[in-house]
Amino acid sequence: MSLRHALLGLLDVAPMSGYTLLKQFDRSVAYVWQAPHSQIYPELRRMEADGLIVGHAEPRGSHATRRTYSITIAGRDELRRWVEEPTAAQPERDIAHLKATYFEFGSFENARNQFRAHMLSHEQLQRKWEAHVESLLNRSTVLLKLRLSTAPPGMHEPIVAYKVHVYQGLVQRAKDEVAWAKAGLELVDHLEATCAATPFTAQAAI
Amino acid sequence: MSLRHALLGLLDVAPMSGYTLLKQFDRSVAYVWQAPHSQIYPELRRMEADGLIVGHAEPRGSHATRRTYSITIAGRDELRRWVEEPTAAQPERDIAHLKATYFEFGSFENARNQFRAHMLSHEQLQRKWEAHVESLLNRSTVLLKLRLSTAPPGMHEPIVAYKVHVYQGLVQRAKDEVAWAKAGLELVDHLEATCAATPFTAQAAI
DNA sequence: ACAGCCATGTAAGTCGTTACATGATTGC
DNA sequence: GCAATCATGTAACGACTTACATGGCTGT
Repeated sequence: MSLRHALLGLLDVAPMSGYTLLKQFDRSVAYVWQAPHSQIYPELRRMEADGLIVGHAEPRGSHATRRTYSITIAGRDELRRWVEEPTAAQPERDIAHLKATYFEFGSFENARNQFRAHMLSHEQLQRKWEAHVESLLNRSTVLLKLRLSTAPPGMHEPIVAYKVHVYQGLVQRAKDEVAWAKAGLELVDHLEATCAATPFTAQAAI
Repeated sequence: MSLRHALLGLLDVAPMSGYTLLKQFDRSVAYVWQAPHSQIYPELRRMEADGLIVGHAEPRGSHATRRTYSITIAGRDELRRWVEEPTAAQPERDIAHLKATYFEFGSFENARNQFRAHMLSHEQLQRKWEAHVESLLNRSTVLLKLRLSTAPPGMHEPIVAYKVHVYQGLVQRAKDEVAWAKAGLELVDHLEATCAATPFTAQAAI
């Protein structure tokens, strides 16, 4: 249940409405844990039911309401408990690598397209994460400013440093993926040059 | 629906019973796409219903049966279609990095433990993947031998090379994770040395 | 008036996890 | 006889995706 803790982390910075939370989420934690609004709104309701947050509704227009949530003591305890809990290893589940395992079923051109797309999307991720590292180092994001404004000065360095470390790690990871895809492109060139270019069509099937 | 295609890839090598499939799965594709038997058995039934594989039941003992599945032409077509289909980017969802983002909520000792555990588990993954690269290069796995024995010789190099490339990529990734965790440990040492060691306890909560 | 963003939800369906359940065969 | 491994499932629940649905506010 990581979405819950991602949200608790945000609400620990400041009380927020669902929508504001959503927007802040998209420009921070979503970089490591994505979730659509259709998952977030119901989760907030469940968290309120579990006493981790409290929401109070203000009228918005004639029919609609806006709910603003604040974290509770129980919520802070839960966040802390989760941070201190041992983290289970994530099950490996990687479509790009799975598919690459089976590239012999497609053409060389397909393998090239797949590697190229992989390269492009990870170059984009790299840029996004690099920009985030920058804004963390500048302490220029809304959320970080708010967080630092209420945290004891002695905690400022850790608060920033852990996040920077995370996003630098992701930048490195993206670079690797780009390098992997590039090496893949070279591999395809090599294979195409050395192999009889007959596409793989298999034997007897029912 | 990647599980389906992972299974099709195995059944393309040779017809197999559910259990054999399970075992071969665990020592090959599961390295990039994990799934428990409780997911695999029903999926095989669905694939049969969709005409991608055919199963025939043989009696086993007095009550039980063993079902052996073979891939169909439609199954091969579907596998090929999937390989040639553009691959959507995976949503980012990484508990270890999410949690590290919030390490300021725990103690320095906790951060150290988390980084250490991360390091150990990725060192293990690295060794597992390195061993797999070795056995692919030696062409010594059961599945690969079978595959090569029925594939045209001109395809042998691509079949092996794509898989080797995938697992080498994963080895590199694991090395990065280890390096990230090590840098994390150094960061914690640095933070502990430079910061007043007051654990972060936050302000007003309801 | 219309576009664009603010704002909050529901519903159906798929995918994945964890636990439960059962029986067969092989070798010691 | 017992343990290990072979072998195949079901059930309940939780997480996630995709699509549908509705209405408010602000500026042009």
